Amino acid sequence: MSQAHTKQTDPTQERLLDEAERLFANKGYDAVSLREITAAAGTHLAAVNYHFGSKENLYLEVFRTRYMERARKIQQPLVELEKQEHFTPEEVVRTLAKAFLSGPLTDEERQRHSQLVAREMGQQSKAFQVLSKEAMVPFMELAIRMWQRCLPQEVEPERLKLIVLSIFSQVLYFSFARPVVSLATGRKYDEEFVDQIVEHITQFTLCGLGGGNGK
Amino acid sequence: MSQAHTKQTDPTQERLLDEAERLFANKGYDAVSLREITAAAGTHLAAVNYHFGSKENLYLEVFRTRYMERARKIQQPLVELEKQEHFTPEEVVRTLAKAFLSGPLTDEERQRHSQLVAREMGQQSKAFQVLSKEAMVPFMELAIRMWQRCLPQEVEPERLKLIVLSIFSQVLYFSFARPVVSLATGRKYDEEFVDQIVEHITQFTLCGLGGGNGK
DNA sequence: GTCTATAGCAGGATAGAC
DNA sequence: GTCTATCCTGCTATAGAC
Repeated sequence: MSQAHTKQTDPTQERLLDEAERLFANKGYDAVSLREITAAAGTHLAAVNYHFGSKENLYLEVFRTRYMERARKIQQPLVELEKQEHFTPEEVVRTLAKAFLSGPLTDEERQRHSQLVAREMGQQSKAFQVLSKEAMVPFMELAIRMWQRCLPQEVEPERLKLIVLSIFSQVLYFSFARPVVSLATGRKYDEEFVDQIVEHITQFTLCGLGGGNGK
Repeated sequence: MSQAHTKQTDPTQERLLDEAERLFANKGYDAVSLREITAAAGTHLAAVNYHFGSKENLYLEVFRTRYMERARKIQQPLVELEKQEHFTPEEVVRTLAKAFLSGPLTDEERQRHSQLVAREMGQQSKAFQVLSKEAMVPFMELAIRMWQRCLPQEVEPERLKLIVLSIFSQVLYFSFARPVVSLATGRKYDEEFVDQIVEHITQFTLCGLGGGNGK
């Protein structure tokens, strides 16, 4: 209206980011047109270039704001756990798996998140720089730090890194490749199944952690 | 429609499939233009529509021929192992991991393969139908069959399916997300590192198989 | 400041020359 | 049968009306 110049909270900008993220996640960058995004956001084509400068910049802004915001939410349960004086390896794994698969996000948010990351994971794009350096690597370091604190015996960092990557691969896969998982198991992604998956990943990983001993 | 499913021996058709696969794998379907493909294949724009009818059909043909051919090569070591009278769970896992990560394919073929599958994994496209029904599901069933034959105690199929999916998630991730893995570990994908990854996945999985017993 | 209108170009597909 | 030239649609980005 007359006066609402709160710097980062322009409602058009917000709607654009929301719809852009939804469409980019569902279809991929190249398959989505600015016309589609602006129509969904109830605004006009020029608004994108006015607010973000270009399509590519809008895409990056999705990662810098929406994506990172959710990444922080996902990390939160683990950050909280780290503040405790004592915790077990099992708690670390389950908290991590749960945070990704049934955690603080809504189901739709989780799907968007995994679709976006899966799309960028294979290439060395600018968006990849953002998500890997700002989200994945710090999260990995957090998990490794926590295990080093609570594991009974010393485990070399090399091996811990591979273990964390194996966990990431699983949570990502079970989030992202739902069609394959459903086809293979005949299960829908209801609450019960997701809980089973979290439990599966937890057990699977714990054995991997405790087992393969002196190399 | 003149030479639909007769013979694949036309050299232009072959070059088109090769270049199409390479570019689709590297950039994704929407980011690649027919002009780019035909230029790389040393032919003209109309050749695609002449030989394959449309861009989408060319893409599907990449999966039906090139992709499936490699999928069979990957399965081969496991098929061979199944013919043996005796084999251990460890052999099954290592053979499977090795087939994907250091197996019969060249390094470039492996990258193409994982990029193509990773791109289709999240959506319910026609290409997904091909790769899941013709490649992934039979491969999963093979692995499960083999474990049921060689595991010391009975394991319910439900759990075996989740375990196979966990293995798939890892081999796919370590193939596809090389940038992340390299960034996280500081390692290049040389032969030594790939062998370590295969060993890691093998040990990780074996413990998961033997461990989390009576739920 | 907002949005319409359009520039300028690249895309897939095709008609028709050879 | 092969390939050139062209069609038409849809894209991003922008200029300029209000």
